[in-house]
Order: sequence, then C-alpha cells, then structure tokens
Amino acid sequence: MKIIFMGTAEFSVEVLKKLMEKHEISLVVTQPDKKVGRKKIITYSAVKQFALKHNIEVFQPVKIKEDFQKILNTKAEIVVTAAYGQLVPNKVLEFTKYKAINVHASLLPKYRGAAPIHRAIYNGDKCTGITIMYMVEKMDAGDILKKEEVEIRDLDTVSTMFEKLSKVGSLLCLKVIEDLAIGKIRPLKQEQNLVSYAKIIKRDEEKIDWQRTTVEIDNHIRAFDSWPGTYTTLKQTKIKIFPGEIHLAEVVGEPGEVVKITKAGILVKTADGGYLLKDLQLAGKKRVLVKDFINGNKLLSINDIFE
RNA sequence: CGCGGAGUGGAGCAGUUAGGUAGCUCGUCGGGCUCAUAACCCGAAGGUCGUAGGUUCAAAUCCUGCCUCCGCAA
Repeated sequence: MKIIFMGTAEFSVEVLKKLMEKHEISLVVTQPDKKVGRKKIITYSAVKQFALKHNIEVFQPVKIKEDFQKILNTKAEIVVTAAYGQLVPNKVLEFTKYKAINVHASLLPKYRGAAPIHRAIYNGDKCTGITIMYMVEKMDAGDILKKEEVEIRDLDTVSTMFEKLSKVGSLLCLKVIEDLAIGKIRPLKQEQNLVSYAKIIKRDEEKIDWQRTTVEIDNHIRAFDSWPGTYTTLKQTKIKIFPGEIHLAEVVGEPGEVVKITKAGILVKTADGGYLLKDLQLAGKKRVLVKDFINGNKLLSINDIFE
C-alpha cells in the first residue's frame, strides 16, 4: 500500500520503520527543523533523520492547516500518523481511499492528548496500551479500530514504556492496515463519559513534592525519567533525581529530610515512609551513583532538608 | 554569537583568589584482626593535572586558542 506518514518523535520512527518493511512510503511529513541545545544547533526531527537516511521525500510545513497542497498532490491510499505534533486539517484526513489513522499510546478514550505515557505512570496505572483509531479534526477523538493492552511494571519508567509501546504500536498499526485492506475491521465510537485527557507536562511539575506519599513520589520520578526528569533542591542547588527505591519501613523526620546516608543510598523522608535515592546529578555535573556522590561531596549531611 | 558550571591516579572531590614537593575520601591489590562482615588496623600500586601554545628561574594554578562533558533557557 502507498502510505503518507506523519510523525516527529522517536516513537514515530519505530512505527515508520515497521511500515517500510511491508509498504511503500510515498511521503513523510514532519515538524520543521528547530534550533536545539546549548549552541542552538539546527536539529532534524528523529523522523526526518530516518527518512533522509532511507531516501524518502520529506515535507515540513510550518502550519499544516494552511500548507497541505503538496500532500494532496501525493499519491497514497492511506495516511498514518504517530506523534506528529500538529492538528491535521480534514482535507488531508479524507483524501485517501482508507482515510487517516493514528497510533496513540494509551487505551482510548482514556488519556487523549500529548503525554499519555507520562500520565499513566504518574497516576500509578498498572496497565496502559496502544490504540489505533481514525483521525478526526478533534484531538484523538476518532473511532477506534484496534486496541492492545501493555502492562506497567513496578520498575517501568517512561523510557521503558516508550520502547514497549512503540513496538506494540508499530505491529498493531501494520495489522490494522492489513485488516482495512480486506475490509475486515469495524470502527468503534469512543464512549464519551470515559474520556480523559493527558495534559502536556509543565516545567513546575518537575519538582518533587516530599509531602506526598512514597508511592506517589516513585510514580512521579518514574513517569518523568528519562524525560523531562525530576529534581529537588538543597541549599539553593538543583539536584536531578533518578529512580531509586521505595522504603516502606517507618521513618522518623520531616518530609524531605535526609534521615540516613549509607553506601546503599540517601534515605529521604516522605509523607508516609522513605525514598532511597541511589542515583542523582548536581547542576553542571555528571550523573553519579549516590555512593560516589557522598564521597568527595561536602554539600550533603544528615538532617538536611530537600525542598 | 542565549546564560552558566566542569575536565586533577579506576570513582567522587580539594588544591587555582595571593605561581614554588600531587592531596583527601572511596575503590583496587597485598597483609593483619575477627565466628564473620559492606566493619576495623597496617602496607602498596596507580596521575602527560582535557589538549596546543604563551608568560616565568619555576605553571594544576596566570594569558590565548581548541576539544569534551553537563545544568538552565528554548
């Protein structure tokens, strides 16, 4: 089948990769190049890099709402999108034989929107998944074609879930295209009363709130690892925090207080117990294991309070 | 030319302001103590101080270029 692919993120690349194995990609649509990083180097999106490597034509409209004629001029039987990043106009969604489908990383109608994986882990869900649905102009609101569940385990982070979901998503997407081609699939409307939204992550959500419970804090850290990351502060110094261990035994102290420093880690008091930090990073420094951090570092001592 | 921090034995750091013997903690190796240990005691190995040049009697330290890593911002 001839496919127009629209996507931007790493997640999209996995899907594109799989599609390429069995189908012909006639055009890749991705977000415009952006200046990224400390030196403002122009960086291509993950999808663009991949497409260029495989000699697929790339189209990067700044505003797809106004600039989509090129897409309509391309021959294709279906449009597949995955984490593209812009709302796509109806004309593009409907000009092909099989319309437009989207790979979304949640079990719709739960978690429509930009950060479904983050929110699922953050909320402590035990299970999330992939939904393939038709695209409509309203965000993630189209009829559902197929769903598949994926378990969230205790040690999963947004990174590991990304990997799992992109694999499941890309395979499921292939399956859906096959089924569509033989007319074997029946779209299902999303149940309105079950709709929820996964809002985009904001800067002020990256700071750890030690007043919360150990499990909530663990969910928070895992949901934000490795992007965008969580942090806490000590004596005006910002410290990035990476997943550690839940410590459920009774811990005496104020929330955020450093109650124990050992080679195993730094034990911090939470609302209902403790969290053992094993891995952290000071501003301007490299990420280090706590046992190394403690060594030469005089910044931290027992009974200090993380804020 | 967005702002800022950092490169010193394997790891984490001090030393740089006021140039003058390469230092601390940990790890590693050897030995000892111990029922035993991630604990303790004794000893040892291991460093072109990121790199190139400059100033100087003398540079980890001062000056200049370059490389690499990282925090913020986007």
